[in-house]
Amino acid sequence: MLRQSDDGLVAGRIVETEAYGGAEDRASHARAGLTARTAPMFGAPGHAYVYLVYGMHECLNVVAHPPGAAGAVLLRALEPQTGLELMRRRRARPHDAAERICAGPARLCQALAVDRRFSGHDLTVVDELWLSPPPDDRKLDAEDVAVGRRIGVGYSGDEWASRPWRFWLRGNRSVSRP
DNA sequence: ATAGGGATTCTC
DNA sequence: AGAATCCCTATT
Repeated sequence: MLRQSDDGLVAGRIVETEAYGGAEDRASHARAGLTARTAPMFGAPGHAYVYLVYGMHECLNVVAHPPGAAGAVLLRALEPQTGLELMRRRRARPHDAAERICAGPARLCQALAVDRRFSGHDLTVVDELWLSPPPDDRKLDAEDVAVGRRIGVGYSGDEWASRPWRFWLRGNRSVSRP
């Protein structure tokens, strides 16, 4: 994930994600159907869906779903790679260890200066915010990826809250909750 | 028009 | 453990 702004370039490797589905997924913002806020979740894959949560934190998703469906992948953590100083300056807690700067969906958005203006943004185009394989990209084995229940979605009931739709790199220090 | 509540983070 | 804090969504 890369972010270019007037202040400079920052980038990090995605190390933790969560999947959110369409109308059937009681934990997903798409459960209410297409609304102004969630419209990107029903749109073209590869675009961003950014929302405000708890009245103060932004979270970034990559829209991803089969044809005719809705859904997105929440980016929960990055391992910082480029622009550490700039990331730190943007964070509420500049004191954090480097590997913790983007350890959480809202922290990540702070460090990358991503807000709702990016909702609907095409992440496949190299401009202000885009996706690209990291320089040191290597194939992952299944055993490198840990799987578990999604975080913070207890309101959706056991069936949906317990779906194993959270994925993270096993042992990675930048994961929000290892 | 209004009320309930949240895909979190930070501090105590 | 508790607060911060705004806007979305559903209901009246």
